[in-house]
Amino acid sequence: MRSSRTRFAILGALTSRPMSGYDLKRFFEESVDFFWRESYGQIYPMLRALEKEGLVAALAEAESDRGRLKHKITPAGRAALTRWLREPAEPQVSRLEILLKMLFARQAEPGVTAQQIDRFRAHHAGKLAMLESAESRLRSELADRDELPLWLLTLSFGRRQARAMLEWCDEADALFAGEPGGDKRAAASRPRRAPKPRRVR
Amino acid sequence: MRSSRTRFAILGALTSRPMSGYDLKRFFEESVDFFWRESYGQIYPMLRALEKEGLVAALAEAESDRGRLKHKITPAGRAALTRWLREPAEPQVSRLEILLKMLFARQAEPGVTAQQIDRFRAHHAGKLAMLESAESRLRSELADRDELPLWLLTLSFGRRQARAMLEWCDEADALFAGEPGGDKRAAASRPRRAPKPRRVR
DNA sequence: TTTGGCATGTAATCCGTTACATGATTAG
DNA sequence: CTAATCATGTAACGGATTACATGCCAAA
Repeated sequence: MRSSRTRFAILGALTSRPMSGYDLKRFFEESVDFFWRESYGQIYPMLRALEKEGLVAALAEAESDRGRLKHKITPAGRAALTRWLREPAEPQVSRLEILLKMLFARQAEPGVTAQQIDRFRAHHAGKLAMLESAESRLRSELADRDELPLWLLTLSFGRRQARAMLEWCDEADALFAGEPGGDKRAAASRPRRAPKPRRVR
Repeated sequence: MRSSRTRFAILGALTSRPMSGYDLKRFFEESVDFFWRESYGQIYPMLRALEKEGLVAALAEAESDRGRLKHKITPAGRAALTRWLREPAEPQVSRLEILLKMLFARQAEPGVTAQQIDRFRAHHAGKLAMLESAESRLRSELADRDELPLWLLTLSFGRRQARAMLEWCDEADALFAGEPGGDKRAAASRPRRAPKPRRVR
């Protein structure tokens, strides 16, 4: 538990402002959802643990409105975060289900692989649109803040990734174009899923 | 457990040839390591479960050499795999530690974020090189097999992703170039980690 | 003969999500 | 008043990795 990344995600989030567990959940959902998620099951117990270790501290009730129990990061917490930032971020292999399905496509019924690609494309097109709208929102909301470039950098990461995926989709399409039910014309008439709106910031 | 992706990864792998648990581990390591990994702790119990469900069957001892207990996929297993291939691959958000470290970079000591980028670049450069050598190996080894295009498609995915990441690194570098210890000249003399060789296929 | 790779497995643990329980507060 | 949503939490589960235990066989 000492090395859990959730703890540092929380510490990092708290550097921007004191937050309750509920606030933290929303922070993750609304600002880094496309590359980081945390559930209540992680947040609340971790907040407790961090408090016991003295890395965060509860604000006095007067400072917290209503039922909210806001926590702020302590100097010890900042030090711990700084130490973590120094450590190499070891790259984890994310399991890409879509690639397994491509690899085993010969066992699939005709057309279904083309459909998988379609869905994959729709997802990344939606993500791209979301990231682009997030960018303009951020540019105005954080116009003068010096953390703006950092936020933009993460968005750019997502955009580059999404664009690469869309290009791959075109390549993949070409491979399955010959299949019955999977040819270009059918693909064109097949309904594309609407880009699901996911707010960032 | 019914929906575990490990079960379908195994079923899919067994469509190419009968394999033991050990064989499966090597199959994953040597051919899809860059986007899918399985550990013994997953493979052996799952093989048992699949056998009990009749989706795989142990080969007669005569057919298995030495201590190896090879398993083959059954018709029921193929049917289950085909069913799975039809199901939408829901995209999971992979947690990108590197982006958290970018976002919280203001809490980092000067230079350390540039180092993180360096490591990230080295990793993806290595990955790219590995994928490119894997491609030429595959082209000769599977020259006439009709699954060659499928393998190439997965490699292409990885290559596009890696290239996108390398381009992002350049963008990120620009942002941290001003920092003491993080400027271009220091970055140029800082040792780049050698691309770690990871074989594919 | 001893070392190293082949081979099968299990136990412990971690990390994380889901689903639920509970209650306070606020808007219509 | 009542529905929604704000807010804090926990229990159960699931999926996956790590580390270890065990033993066989082949080559040096």
